Amino acid sequence: MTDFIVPDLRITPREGGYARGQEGFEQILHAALEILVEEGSKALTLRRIAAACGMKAGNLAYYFPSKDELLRELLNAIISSYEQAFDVIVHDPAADAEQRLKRLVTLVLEDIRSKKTTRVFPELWAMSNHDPFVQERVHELYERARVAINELIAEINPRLPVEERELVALFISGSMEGMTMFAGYGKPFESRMPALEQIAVKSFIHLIGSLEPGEIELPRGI
Amino acid sequence: MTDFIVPDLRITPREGGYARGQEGFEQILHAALEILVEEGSKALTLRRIAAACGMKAGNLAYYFPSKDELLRELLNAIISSYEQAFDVIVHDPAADAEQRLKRLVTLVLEDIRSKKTTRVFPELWAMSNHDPFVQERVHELYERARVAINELIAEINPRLPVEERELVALFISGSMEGMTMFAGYGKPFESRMPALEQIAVKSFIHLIGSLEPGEIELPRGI
Amino acid sequence: MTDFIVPDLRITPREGGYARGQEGFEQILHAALEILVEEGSKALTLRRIAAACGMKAGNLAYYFPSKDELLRELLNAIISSYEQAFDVIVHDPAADAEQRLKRLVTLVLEDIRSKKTTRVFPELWAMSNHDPFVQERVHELYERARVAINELIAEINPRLPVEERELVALFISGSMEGMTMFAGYGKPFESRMPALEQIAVKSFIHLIGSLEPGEIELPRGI
Amino acid sequence: MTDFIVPDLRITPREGGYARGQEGFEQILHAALEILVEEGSKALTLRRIAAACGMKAGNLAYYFPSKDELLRELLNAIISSYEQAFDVIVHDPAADAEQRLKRLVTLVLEDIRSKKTTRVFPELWAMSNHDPFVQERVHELYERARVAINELIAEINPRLPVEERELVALFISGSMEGMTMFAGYGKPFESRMPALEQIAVKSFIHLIGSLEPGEIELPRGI
DNA sequence: AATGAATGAGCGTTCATTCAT
DNA sequence: TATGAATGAACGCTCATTCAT
Repeated sequence: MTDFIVPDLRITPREGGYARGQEGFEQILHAALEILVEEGSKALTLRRIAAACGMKAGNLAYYFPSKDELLRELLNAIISSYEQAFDVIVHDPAADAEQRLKRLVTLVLEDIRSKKTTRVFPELWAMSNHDPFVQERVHELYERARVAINELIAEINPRLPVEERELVALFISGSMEGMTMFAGYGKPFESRMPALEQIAVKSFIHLIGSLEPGEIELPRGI
Repeated sequence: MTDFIVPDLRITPREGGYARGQEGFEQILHAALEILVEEGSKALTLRRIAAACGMKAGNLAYYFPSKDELLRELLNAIISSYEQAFDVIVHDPAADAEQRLKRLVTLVLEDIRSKKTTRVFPELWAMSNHDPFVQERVHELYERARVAINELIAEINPRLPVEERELVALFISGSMEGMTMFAGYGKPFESRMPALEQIAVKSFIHLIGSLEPGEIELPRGI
Repeated sequence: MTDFIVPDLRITPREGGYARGQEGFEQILHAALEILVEEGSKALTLRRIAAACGMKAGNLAYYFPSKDELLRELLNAIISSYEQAFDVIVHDPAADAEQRLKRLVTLVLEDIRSKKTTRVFPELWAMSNHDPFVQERVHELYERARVAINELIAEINPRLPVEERELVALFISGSMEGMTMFAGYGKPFESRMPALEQIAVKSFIHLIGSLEPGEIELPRGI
Repeated sequence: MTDFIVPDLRITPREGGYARGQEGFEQILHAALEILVEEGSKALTLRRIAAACGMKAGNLAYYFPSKDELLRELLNAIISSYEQAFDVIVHDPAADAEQRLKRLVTLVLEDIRSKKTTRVFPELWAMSNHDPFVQERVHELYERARVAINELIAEINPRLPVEERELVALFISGSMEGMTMFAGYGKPFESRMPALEQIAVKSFIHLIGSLEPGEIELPRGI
């Protein structure tokens, strides 16, 4: 169960440069993540990041041409870390599809309890409302999550047409994300997450299994 | 169906409404909300708010002792507007409990499609991670929502113990909120919200009806 | 002779505001001019200007939306001051045209000896090479100067066609400006300016009087 | 006529040409000149110069101990290039003195139309107002020019005392320089330069020939 | 009620420079 | 020779805030 650990950041190594440079690069992104998690996006200033690295602000410009670029790299590294974790689950040669779904739900909800996830995702959601880059990148992440869920649904209830499967996957993914604000790290129902996991698993599995093809009225057009 | 309109803001008249004009007070909060919705929290500066009111920044000090206070009043008015709306639903003298639940789910999910809700709630969630005042106020809002759901669950499945009812209400509430990032205003699946509503209703109703008392393992402690 | 004084700056009063505001506005422009004259354009930073006014840099933003705007206002006020001075000369009801030309040359060359003119104009010329706004504004100033010279030429040698008059006016104006770097304030031949004035007057007057219509080959086209 | 080409830069080989490659040294100065000409002194930063050479800024320190030193070398090389060109003219074994003067005026004014001269000299004039080194070096350059003109004047009008000759040479040199801002590269009257050349030649030759010794009142003292 | 004018702190960024590699 | 990495200072600018008018 504890083998599902989303790494803090997944940083693509820079080409060239000394070892010290790669260190500094990663140090900056880790510091930025820490500040984002601990103090929120408003506190995410270059001076603060630099201070957290024991650097001067000017030196950040050496690693990142602009704050915007730093942020992009940070968000990318954050999101990549989740994508990487998802890939691990998907290729998990576990028992049957239902077991794998149970496992996926458990793992996602457990991850939501981590401080990083609880703190970072609401920031991403808020940013994505006004920043197309974030929107796009977040969208990609969830798309990958839905693909995984989708495959499990197809195994559990093969009669379900693809369109309905996708909707159910969307509903399941969203349902889980929605727990963040209530049972995430430091939230009032943090300790209730295990119970919520049981409810979620039971609910999702029944939903998948009970849906008849065509049962959901799909609005045509747009 | 369209009678469920969350008012933009619910502004409680200033206690001891002396001096400070109620009019300017409300104008400022509405301008602030609009900026928050349209441009995000980063753009929510006093200068911008003042400009949107046709005022100069200095004059805001007449109405609010500080930006922080203005923000508190704004968030409070936003959250109050939702609370007010919830009260309306709860006292809806509709048919049976299941019908009322269906209606509640529909109304909540429809509201999530509104630009205001899609834009404001992620901001609230992000802020609540670092601002105890926001956290507390958001918690209150959702508590009220869960109470309403809880009552409906009790009617539908009276055998369910209160603790399990509360968990289910929490799950349902969180599930719905989780749709915001996917099928909210301007989101990729905005147009799929009606289908999601069907899935949600079906899923929630089955969940409520099918749960056996004691089926959920409740961790003792905390 | 000393009645030809180019005012330091010609500042168009701002509309509205307190008296203190107009003061600050003018103070800033005067301080900026002084720095430009005494230390050159490289030293013309907002912090320095503010310091010279006893202000903090942030307050400059209250008067000018950007440094660029401040510079535009400064250059405009500088150039306007010369235009104003020129208008005075032109409408001078002095003796005959030749006398008026002598007087104009004397006055221009005397002005060139002033510290302000010696220091500011090379900056303007340099800036105008890369800043279209400065180029345009400087062009306007000299155009006005040439118009004045042109009128005098027309009186002295009425047979000269307009095109040739304009070229001679251009040559005379340029000749005078060219003294700046050699006999301007603090330059090696500053003390020789009176002698240069005599040479210039003699040379210009003969040139004007001796030119035959058509003597200058005018390249057709462009 | 076109044999009068001012070389871009005249770079004296490094004394004790050890170590520091002459090649990189020249490359840097050429890049700096290009930036000065194309973008102006404000854009003349070490980073930009280095980038134009395909180097990193740090490497410039290998060739020049400081930016100031680089600038000195640059300006020196620029000015030297003009001095070299002047020497060529002076030793031109052309016909009589008047012809040589005509040729000199033509060549100088043609050179003024070049982009390099039009762009660089106003920068030099502006810098010389605040930088004694530049002032001194520019002074030297023009002194050499005046010497050449002076010799021609002495040939054309041998009766003229040396002091008056020098003043006339100064006037002629300054007159020509003054065309830069009006008929230089990209200036409004660029295409009128040939006509200005005719005017200048006619005017200068008459001035030289017509002056009587003692006609100019020379102020005694400094 | 509201503006005008000012402040002090901080923002992201650029600069010349240094020095180990 | 040249880059990588870092610094310290300054840049133009924006911010919330204050207070006299």
